[in-house]
Amino acid sequence: MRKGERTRQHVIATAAKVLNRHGYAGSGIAELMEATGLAKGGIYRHFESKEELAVEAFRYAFAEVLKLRFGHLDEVPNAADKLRKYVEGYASIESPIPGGCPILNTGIENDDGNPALLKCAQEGFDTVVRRLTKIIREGQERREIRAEIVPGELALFLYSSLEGGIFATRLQGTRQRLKTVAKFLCEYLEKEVCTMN
Amino acid sequence: MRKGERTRQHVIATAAKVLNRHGYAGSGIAELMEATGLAKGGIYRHFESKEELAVEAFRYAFAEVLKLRFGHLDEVPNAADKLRKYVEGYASIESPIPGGCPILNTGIENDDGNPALLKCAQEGFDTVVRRLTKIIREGQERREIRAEIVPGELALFLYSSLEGGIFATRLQGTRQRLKTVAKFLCEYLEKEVCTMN
DNA sequence: TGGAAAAGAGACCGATCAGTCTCATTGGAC
DNA sequence: GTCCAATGAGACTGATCGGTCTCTTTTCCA
Repeated sequence: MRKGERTRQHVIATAAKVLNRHGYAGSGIAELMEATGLAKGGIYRHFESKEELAVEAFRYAFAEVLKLRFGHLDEVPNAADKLRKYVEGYASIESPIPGGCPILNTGIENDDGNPALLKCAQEGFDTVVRRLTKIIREGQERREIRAEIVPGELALFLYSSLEGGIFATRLQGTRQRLKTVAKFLCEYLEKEVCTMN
Repeated sequence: MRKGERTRQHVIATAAKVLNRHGYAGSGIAELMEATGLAKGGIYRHFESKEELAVEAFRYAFAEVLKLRFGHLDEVPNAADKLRKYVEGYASIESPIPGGCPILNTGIENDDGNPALLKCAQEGFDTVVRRLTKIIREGQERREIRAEIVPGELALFLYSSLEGGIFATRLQGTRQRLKTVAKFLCEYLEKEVCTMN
């Protein structure tokens, strides 16, 4: 790999952390320079603009989070267990990108602002919901999840609630609130979703 | 009321709308000048800094939201109905402050930034949870809500999920997602929370 | 190892940032 | 209506913003 490409990846990974904590408007190029150890020219050689860098950084952060939250689910055979494990993952496994969920952060900051970043957040949200929807639908086909449930709706409910829990827990500073939300969701899944009772 | 005080209130109310849509870092003094129709000197006569104005604007927005979300619940006698009505309010009644929930917006933007605004968001969140907790506890005392429920936990779950729903619906641009989340929460309340079945 | 291409440093740019200060206008009690 | 305090307009400040450009240093293939 060329040196330039290595640098580019380094900048993206570093910027992802900075931007996820301080936001797009809240992070200046100066801060990115210090975090990456590069001078201005070193950064702008690889990116046309701050916006382009932010988009790349979001994509990186999103891919990391997706890997973390869905990567370990393939080995779980039962769909209801998959959902439970997914939910519990939020309560027990910390994200490698500090500062809360990149989708939430980017979406909130840009829902009336930068269209490119808003689109990133929208697509990220939809991707997560779509993945969960697929798990639920497949679970219904295998009779592991109740037939009367609308997959897309349950997926939306679970993910929205988790995002809210992430926010609540970030405001508090401990992970307790997210654990509580996850507990409620897991109980809900057991009682109302899976067919095992 | 003195003219100055009238102007001050006008600036606060206007800034609340601007700041809730574009954020603290994203809103410049110039934008606040245009929105209020005042020049720089006219604004800074009434506020020491942008931060002080932002704090006042948040307090105003928070009070408005609190009035909207809790104001109509006093007349509802049953606690479970109160909760249901509270949840349904999010799905059906639009906030007078556009741009999503001020607590969510302010909390997300400042959870690694401005401490004064972070504190505002934290206190706002806690206030809402406390109000819901009180409703639930009183409901338990009147045997309207199941005894095994921990009031503070259910309150946190409901409010977190609604915040997540607000976010989801803002990303989409329609209110559909928030309605779906509210539907799930109402069904949950009926099946698992109230004692009427 | 020579040399061209790639990479990066940092001075520099105009625009915009939050905030200050002076001075003209307005409000409102008498 | 007078007069002074309250109010607000807007020029001005230094700092910082995102972004450009030039020139030096480094990389890496032949």
